[in-house]
Order: sequence, then C-alpha cells, then structure tokens
Amino acid sequence: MPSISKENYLKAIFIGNRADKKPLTTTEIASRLEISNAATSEMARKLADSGLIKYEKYKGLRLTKKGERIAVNVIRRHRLWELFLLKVLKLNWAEVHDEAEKLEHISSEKLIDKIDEFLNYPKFDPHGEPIPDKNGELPNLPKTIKLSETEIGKEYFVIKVDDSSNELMNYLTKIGLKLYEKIKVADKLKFDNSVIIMLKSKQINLSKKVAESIFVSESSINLSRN
Amino acid sequence: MPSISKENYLKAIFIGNRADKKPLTTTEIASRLEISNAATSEMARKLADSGLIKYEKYKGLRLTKKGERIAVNVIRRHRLWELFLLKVLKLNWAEVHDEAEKLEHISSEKLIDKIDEFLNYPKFDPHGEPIPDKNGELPNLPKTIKLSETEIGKEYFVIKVDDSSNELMNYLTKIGLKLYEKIKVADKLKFDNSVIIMLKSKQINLSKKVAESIFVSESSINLSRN
DNA sequence: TTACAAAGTTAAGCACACCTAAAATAATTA
DNA sequence: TAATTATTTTAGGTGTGCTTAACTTTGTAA
Ligand SMILES: [Mn+2]
Ligand SMILES: [Mn+2]
Ligand SMILES: [Mn+2]
Ligand SMILES: [Mn+2]
Repeated sequence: MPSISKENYLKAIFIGNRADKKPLTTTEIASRLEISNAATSEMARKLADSGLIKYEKYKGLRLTKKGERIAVNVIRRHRLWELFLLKVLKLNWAEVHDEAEKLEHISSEKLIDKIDEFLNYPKFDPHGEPIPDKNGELPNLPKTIKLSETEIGKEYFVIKVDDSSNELMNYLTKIGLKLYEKIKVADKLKFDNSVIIMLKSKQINLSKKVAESIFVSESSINLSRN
Repeated sequence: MPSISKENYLKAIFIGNRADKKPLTTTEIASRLEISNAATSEMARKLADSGLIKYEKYKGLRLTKKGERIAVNVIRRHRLWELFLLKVLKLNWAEVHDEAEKLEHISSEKLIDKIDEFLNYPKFDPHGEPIPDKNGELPNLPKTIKLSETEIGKEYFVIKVDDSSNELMNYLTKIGLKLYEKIKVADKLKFDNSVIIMLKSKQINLSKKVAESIFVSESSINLSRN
C-alpha cells in the first residue's frame, strides 16, 4: 500500500494524462500538486523504483499498469465519497471535494464497496466525472460540449462541471444550476462571449469563463449501471 | 490543529485516565499506543510546550483543559463514525473500530455534525461507550456490572462490551449477542468461573475472561438524547 | 543507607516528504 | 553552431515521529 503522498502523485499523473499520450513532465505534476519540482523529481525516482511509473530523467513519466490500477482505485474512492457526502450526508456541492481528498486515502476496500452498494453503483460523481467500478472499469463517457460552444435557441442537459474551484461550485449552487438540469441557450453576447441561459424560466448571464467550465449534451444520460 | 499522532496521544491520555486521578506515566501511554518509551517522553515534552498537557519529568502527565477538549473531540469523532459505519454502511461489529481509528483524524467538524444529525444525536457507540456531544458533554453513564459478577437466575440487559479485541467482537457476533439484548444468567461454574447464559432460549457458556468483558444492567437504558 | 533493579529520559540516528539553491541538461535564438 | 535561456535534476538541509542504546533518576530490598 503506497503512502498518502504517493497515492496523490499517482492520481495526479493519471488525471494529468494528455490526449497526445506523451509522457508528463515532472513540472506538470509539481504544479498540479503545488509542490516543488525538486520534490517531484525525487518522488519520480522512487515511484519508478517500485514499478509504479516509467521514468527517464529529462524525458518525463507515465504510469505502469500497476501504477494505473492504484491511481484508478484512488479516484474511485474519491468520487464515491464525493457522491456519498452530497447525497447521504447533505454536505454541499462546494464542500465534498476537499473532504473526499482526505477520505480517499484511508478507506478500506470493504468500506468503499459498501458505499458503492449504498449508492446503487453510481456511474458519475457530483461533478459528472465517471466513477470506476470495483474492477477499475470506467463507464462510457457521454459526449459533451462546452456551454460556450452551444447554439442559440437550443436546449441542453448539464452533464459535467469543472470541479477545480470551490468558488465556482458555490456560485453554481447559488444560481440553482445542478447536474442533469435542462437549460436553454437564450443568447450569446459577442461583446464579452458571455452566454445567457434560461434555467427554470429564470434568465441567467454566465461569463465566458463560467460557460467554459460547464459541459452539456443535447440528450440526457442514464445514471445507474444498467 | 494537532497532527494525527498528537491526537492519538491526547486520546490515549484521556482514555487511560485513572480512577485515583493520579497522573499517567509515559510508560502507560507508550504501551497503550504500542510505541517506545523514548518516543513518548519526547512527545510529552512537545505536548507540554503547546499547553495540551501538564508534564513534569519522572512525575507523569495529565491533560490540561485545552488538551482534554481536543481529546474528547477525537473520541466524539471516533464513536460517531463507529456507529455510522455499523448502522448505515453495515460494516460489522469487529470492523468498525479500526476504520474509525483512521476516520477520526480527518473529518471536518461539519461532516461529524452531519453524521450526528443523521444518527439523531445518539448517546452510545456500538460498544456502549458514551458519545460526547458537540459541546464535549458526555451523557450519563448507566450503572453496570460485569457479567462475571451477576447473580444466578436474574435477568440483565447487555449495556457495554470491551472493544479492545476484534476477536472478541467476532465471537460475540457469532453467538448472536448484541447490545441491549436481554439475557438470563442460568448458572455460574465455580470450577472455571465461566458463566452460562440464556440468550433467546439458547444456552451459551462464556469463559471467565469473556464474562469480564461484558457489562450488564438490570434495567434497560434510554438510547437517544432526551 | 547503600546497592541494585526498574522506570523514565536523553542521545544519536533513520525514513519520509518536503524545501531552496546550485548544477546539469535540453531547447531556443542569434 | 554557439550562446543564451528554460527546464529538470541533484545537493544539502529541515521538521516530524519513530527506533535502539546509553544514561539518569527513582524506588526497593539487603
Ligand atoms: Mn473532486
Ligand atoms: Mn468530483
Ligand atoms: Mn473504538
Ligand atoms: Mn467503540
């Protein structure tokens, strides 16, 4: 069992994984974890020694199968906790991430499976991110586009939101925007690239930055595993 | 906020607190936490420096008001988690303690309050130990005696069990003995000091050691706060 | 009351995970 | 290609919490 710190590195590497499949740089990991480059280089060596990543000096790093299994498991624990905290214990949208960030490292497999069962094997976390199942399989991702790239006049379902800012989560909560809600794009302003949506007959103007953090789809999705 | 390690010391000091009110020795703490005497001496100095305990070399230590507040809070978190894991997530009697041992250190006040609310402000944990409320107040303890000290022929309610051994918890689960169950003392053998009880018309022989780990009362108790 | 044993503390050192500053390597620009 | 700049690694160091071994204090028994 890797330490809390090592689990965080593995998770960061998995999530930082790029579309182009190129290895990640130690610098990218360092900035994601908000620690020094030096610490990351050192840890890279250790993780490579224990076979959790492949790492060549100056050439970046990538997860091995073994490292990926652990990373995916940490992510499973994180996302299940997030959903559990929101749905069962009624913490709010902005609070669940930070709490899950700690819980993900200290929950036994058994406890996590119980939570999974309690929630009836959910496919997505409170931000719309996929939850790996017990075998590490991720559900199929719904095809989404950014709210900033939608067409005026059309209706969409909110499928995912960027979870990296508590402030954004609080704002979305305040205006009453939730996952799986239906919205209509009323207008888009060329002036500042903001998007005006209709949410339950309320009209809301969302800035470019906010609109780029909300992912929508024209069709709704199936939430539970078959 | 003290570190996980410091929280464990404070909790151990609180729980180890003796009836005679004499200060605890560093050796007692060390053995309870299964670490060396040396580590405990060193930590005693640090805890004293931050005003969490009073400590005089060679004279033992005791909690200050400030240290006690933290200790009681850790215990609150531990016991609420234990009950939550058992009642809501259906972990079993023998599993909850070890899991709570980790969760107690990383849960926010808010999360713990939500759990407290979810459980409807319970007074006792799954082993019959009192749960401190948000203000650190402990509920009144029911008066109990050891099962080994009961009278033959009388009926009792199981009020508390010693939670220090997973094996014992598993054994009690297997024979179907639960908290708040009514039992009748059928016989006590002088030969080995074992106690024979009737539990739901089943007759069970409990060794001296087991009988000394079970605490009973002649009257049942009120479980929820007022 | 002294000698010895037991209990408790200090000393020295280790693993972990981080830091800053210096050095090495790679990438870019002239 | 050489010089310059940017990226990445190594060197040296820190704080926490632990260890074993040596030493000090306290309690007990001769
Ligand atoms: Mn999250
Ligand atoms: Mn999430
Ligand atoms: Mn316990
Ligand atoms: Mn308990």
